[in-house]
Amino acid sequence: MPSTELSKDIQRVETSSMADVVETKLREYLKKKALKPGSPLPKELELAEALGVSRNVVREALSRLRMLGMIETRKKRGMILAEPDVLKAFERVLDPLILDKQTLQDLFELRLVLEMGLADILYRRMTEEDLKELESIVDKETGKVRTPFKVKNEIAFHGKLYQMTGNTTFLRFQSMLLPIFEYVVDLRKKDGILSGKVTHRDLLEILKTGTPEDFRQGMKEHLKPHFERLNR
Amino acid sequence: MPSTELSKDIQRVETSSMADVVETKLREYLKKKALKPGSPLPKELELAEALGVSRNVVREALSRLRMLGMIETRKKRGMILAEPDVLKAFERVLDPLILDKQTLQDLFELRLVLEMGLADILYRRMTEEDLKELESIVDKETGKVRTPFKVKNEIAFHGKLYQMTGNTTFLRFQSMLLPIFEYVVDLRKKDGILSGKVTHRDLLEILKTGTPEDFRQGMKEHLKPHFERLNR
DNA sequence: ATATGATTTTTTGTCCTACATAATATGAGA
DNA sequence: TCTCATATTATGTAGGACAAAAAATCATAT
Repeated sequence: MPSTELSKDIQRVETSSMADVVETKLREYLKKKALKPGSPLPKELELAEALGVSRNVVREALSRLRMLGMIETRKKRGMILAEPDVLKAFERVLDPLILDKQTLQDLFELRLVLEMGLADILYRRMTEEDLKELESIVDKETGKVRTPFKVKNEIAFHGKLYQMTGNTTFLRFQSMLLPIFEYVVDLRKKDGILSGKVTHRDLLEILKTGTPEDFRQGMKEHLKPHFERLNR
Repeated sequence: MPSTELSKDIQRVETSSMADVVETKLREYLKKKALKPGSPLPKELELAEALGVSRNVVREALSRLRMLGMIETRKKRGMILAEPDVLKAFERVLDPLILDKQTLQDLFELRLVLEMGLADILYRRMTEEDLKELESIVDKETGKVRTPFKVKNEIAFHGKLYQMTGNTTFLRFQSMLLPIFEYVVDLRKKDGILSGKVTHRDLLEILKTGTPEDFRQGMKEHLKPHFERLNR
């Protein structure tokens, strides 16, 4: 049996480092203690002593948690539990240049799915002001030549939709996906595949007078070129 | 003005540590070099020297990237660029006990939106086998008493739907959201708010003979109790 | 000569010590 | 009691040391 096959059959011995172990232990500790944001944490030396490892290892683990926004440190005051932030970690990895093609495609599809699913929450939460703002966005883009396609308009319009859901996690998530959106759309620009027959203005009209059902249909038509590009 | 208000108005001076700086520099380095997964990275000492910091700092930064799955290290062979993984970082933060209520609610809504948006991709990609499997899942749950509500069935059914999209990022993302789903659903169990008039079997029937539009309607009805609980 | 085993080299993992720095606590003086 | 100076304390950074593991090299035996 060639070694390449062997390496698939036999799992590599998982030798997690002390930092890995300490990281999970710290996470468990935070969970178990059920500390509130702002609560002080034991100092590095105490942790190191309690865990039986060097301060170095503790610091590596803490550094990770700090990156995830789980803890904050102030000199002297020691560390405190921070307001958790789900998306902070996401930010660091979401880079079109780093991700492989398949993942990019997956995320693009994720976005399509989100747009298709927005309708109900949108109708439930949108306000008059929202519609006015959306109108001004649409106004800005009309009159302009359709080619070259203005990515900015797309971002403004669709971004506003997310904002109208009143779901901030949502909005941030979407804005983080933007580079990917731009990336994929940019690739398709050459093919002239951009936007379906239903325009932003049409969608706005639907929001004003139509139903969630209408909106979904409209959005599907709007995104049609993208859907048609999906494989299988 | 009380100090609590002041601290909101005046931004804290951002004093990023060396580890922070090195982390971003390393990330930039990886991007600029456009290395392929498996490519070897410079050794720690070289990096430290090149960056003009101690090996300690470099290690803290590397530890972060390792946690995100961006790099792997083998003893002696040095470090190599790993296959990127968008969701690895997410896993670490997604814990109902750590997240605040609003974020939990936001994520729950995210899931509702996803389910509503699944239809088109689902119809495009589902196979005969998928439907059979879905059928067996539905078979298992019928005949059982509806209360106590079986969360397992929910997970099996909806999880299968995600899997049927053929989008692995999707599937993983959903399975990571599960604890949150369970958490929120568990909270609602007491109120008897669980599932609408459209059952899993109904949804399966729609998948077999209906249109994406039908499926969306059905799913909306199925999720109706949850939608009704949304505020505003 | 090839295969096996021993030795060396190299790089990461871990520990330790030391000191700078900043924020707080303490104390002195008016 | 208030203000200023000083001491204390915890984190941030540096640098040295060594263990361990993996690879490379060399030595030996059949």
